[in-house]
Amino acid sequence: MPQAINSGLHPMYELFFENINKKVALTEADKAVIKTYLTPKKVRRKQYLLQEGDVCKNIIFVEKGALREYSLDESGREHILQFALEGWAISDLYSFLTGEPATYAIDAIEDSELVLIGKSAHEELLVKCRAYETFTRLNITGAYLAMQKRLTSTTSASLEERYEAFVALYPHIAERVPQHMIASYLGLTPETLSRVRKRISQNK
Amino acid sequence: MPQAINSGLHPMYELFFENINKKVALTEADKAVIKTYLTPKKVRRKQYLLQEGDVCKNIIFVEKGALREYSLDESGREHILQFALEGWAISDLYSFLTGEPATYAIDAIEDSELVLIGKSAHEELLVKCRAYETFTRLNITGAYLAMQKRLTSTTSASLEERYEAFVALYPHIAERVPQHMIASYLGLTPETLSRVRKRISQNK
DNA sequence: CGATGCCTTGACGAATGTCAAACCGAGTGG
DNA sequence: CCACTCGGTTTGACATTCGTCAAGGCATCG
Repeated sequence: MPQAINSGLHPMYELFFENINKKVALTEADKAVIKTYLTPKKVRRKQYLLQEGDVCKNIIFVEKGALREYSLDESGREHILQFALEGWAISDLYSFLTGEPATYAIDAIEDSELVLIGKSAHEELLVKCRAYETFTRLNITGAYLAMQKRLTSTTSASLEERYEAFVALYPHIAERVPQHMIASYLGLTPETLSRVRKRISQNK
Repeated sequence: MPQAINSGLHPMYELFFENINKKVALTEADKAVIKTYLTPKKVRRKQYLLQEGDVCKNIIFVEKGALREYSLDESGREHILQFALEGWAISDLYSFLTGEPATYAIDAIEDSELVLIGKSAHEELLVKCRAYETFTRLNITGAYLAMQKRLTSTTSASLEERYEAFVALYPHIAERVPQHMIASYLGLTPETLSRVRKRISQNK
């Protein structure tokens, strides 16, 4: 019953390693070392992985499912900072690195299967395993560039352009996630996004 | 005449190394290796370091002076992505890393003294010198966190809060840079920023 | 002294948010 | 099988905020 073994006692972390391997070459030894630091976790829809005010203890990698990270403003409104589908990592990085209380919350949009990397694990891996450090560097660089693009589009593009760019860039998110969350990600109200979509469909 | 030697034939890159040393411990050997890859450059106010459409060939570190990086939208309006004062690095990172034409321009707000790191230099240093890779990782992580904060404040905070947070975080920029550029950085028109400042001063 | 760049002020219009209601489809229980 | 509920989306009327355009003021520098 290899299936039972894989998903239970000896998780394989397949997507996780596939993801690393896209960016750096891992030896089997590296892989074995890294594996010892990982913790699998399953969560239900709507379950919190991190609440505002708690310290973020993990970097969370999504093997299956969908998560979101968001902040709450003074009026209690949610502002989504990031989605994470299969193959993505998510964390309140500032809280994770500094130990300060988190300013963001993370919860599950769907039932999900995750891989957790704790802080001491992360720190040790950075030192012990150069491939892990390189992977981390490349990962954060990619995240930085993506966010830079997002910031630029916020100030330079029309709502129509921004929404269409989002759908083009993340078609799977647009399919799976309710629209009011996409509105939140784009910094709009659900009503405005609805009207934007209407305008787009009319101009075709 | 040590002064003449320092600034001319044998630049010292003092601020540059001080900056690295804040994040990682550099051996003298590291330092010597890195030095061989650096190029000093002086520019005048308004001079371009990068124009939209050109490939970005360097990471630019500011020893003295002030630079800005900005994009142009369809209407020709400038949107400032980043300032760089003494001790800061700036680049169109996407263009630098991929070799694609730059989508941002960089120019000097004041006469400036710079240190350039070319692409092959950067790549070799990443491999040859682990301290340099670690520095790069920490640097980009800091830039990522700062941008994340900026993005969040864009969607969650009032204009007053955003302007005051900017001044609190970057007092030296607020002092030295014309206000219409700060407006551009914040994503506002100069008129609106002027009114925001007026409202702030009235509520005191 | 006149030009220039930058900041401010005012009047106005357009875009987006707000609030309320209606709609729609999926799942649930009668 | 139908009616109901619930979350999510759409629509409408209205208020607010910010951008636009135009003018004026003020300092700096030739």
